[in-house]
Amino acid sequence: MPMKKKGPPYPVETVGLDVLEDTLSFYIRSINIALSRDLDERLEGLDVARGTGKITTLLLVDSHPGIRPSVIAQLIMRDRSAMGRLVDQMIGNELITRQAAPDDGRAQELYITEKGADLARKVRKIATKQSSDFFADVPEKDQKRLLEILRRVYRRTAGLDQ
Amino acid sequence: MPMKKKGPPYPVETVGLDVLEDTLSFYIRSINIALSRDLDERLEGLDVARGTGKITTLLLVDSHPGIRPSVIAQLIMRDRSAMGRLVDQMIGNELITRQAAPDDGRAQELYITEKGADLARKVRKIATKQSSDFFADVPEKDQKRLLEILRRVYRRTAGLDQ
DNA sequence: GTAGAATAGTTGCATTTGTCCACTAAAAGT
DNA sequence: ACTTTTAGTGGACAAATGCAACTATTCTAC
Repeated sequence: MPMKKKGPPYPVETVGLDVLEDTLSFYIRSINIALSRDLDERLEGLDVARGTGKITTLLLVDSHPGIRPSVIAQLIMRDRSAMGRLVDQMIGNELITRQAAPDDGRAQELYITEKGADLARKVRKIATKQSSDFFADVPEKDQKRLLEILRRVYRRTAGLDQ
Repeated sequence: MPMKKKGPPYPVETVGLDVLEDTLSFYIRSINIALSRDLDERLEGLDVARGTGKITTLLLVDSHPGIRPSVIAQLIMRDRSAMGRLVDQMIGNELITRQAAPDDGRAQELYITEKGADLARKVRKIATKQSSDFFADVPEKDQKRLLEILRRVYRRTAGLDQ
């Protein structure tokens, strides 16, 4: 009579995820974790590590000179206070600068520095590469589809449409 | 001569996302934020608030009596120390219990409590509803497709396949 | 033109959250 | 037996996040 194998009663590969199995949100949340870790590794040492916020801010300021913090805040779905700290930090790193908006005493305008522009160039490469690496084994066609769908969801969620 | 409109130099709706526009990872990360907030609202007061971890753990323990912490840890992509704290917390809330595994002195087995099982029932409803609500305006067919693709990516990332 | 509401940004506070690392105990491999 | 791997614990630490209160400015309405 064969020995009963040891090991956990429910080996990982066979565990069902209950209702989460059919839940988009579960996968999005999980993939997000993996994605963030992967990205952080690739950004090692680039003083833009940790998170969507910094990268998006850097690229937006680079491609939209004079853009306002509150606009970026909405795009990255953070509140103004979090955004303010992000800006402080990036100014501390000499990636961007801040000016008062000439036509609105409440607002600010953000500008890229040389150092920031250099970094932006690097980050563009890294960000696109990581995304395509990560989803490399998803067929081209599916990737396109995925992109379209997610973009739509994002724009609606961020309040960009309608 | 018409007044020049005030307002930000780059209104939110018109800002391009630079290379992130075509990057799956950006959308996943952003949607994840929105998704988490939405879910947290719906879980208000249910001592399972905040995060993927607790919900998944609760449902897994409920549907796999005796499952081990380390198995769950891998599924939710957390390290063992984070998992341990999660378990402590949930035991504190009397949602689950912990026993030594009879056949492996290192391991533990987790079991649901009555209170936990009640909560699991509620959470199942909430989780499925929130996912379908959130993606309500994505056509049925796209949702299916999205689910398949993301599931595959998840399983590969969590090391469940191959 | 003035009062009240809305907007941009700052600051303090509390809370969560995860990460890194070292450590123990037990099991598996050789 | 000796070594390596695995399961779980505990501490310390860094950081991000969100909330709420507050100032200053601009906009709306009357």
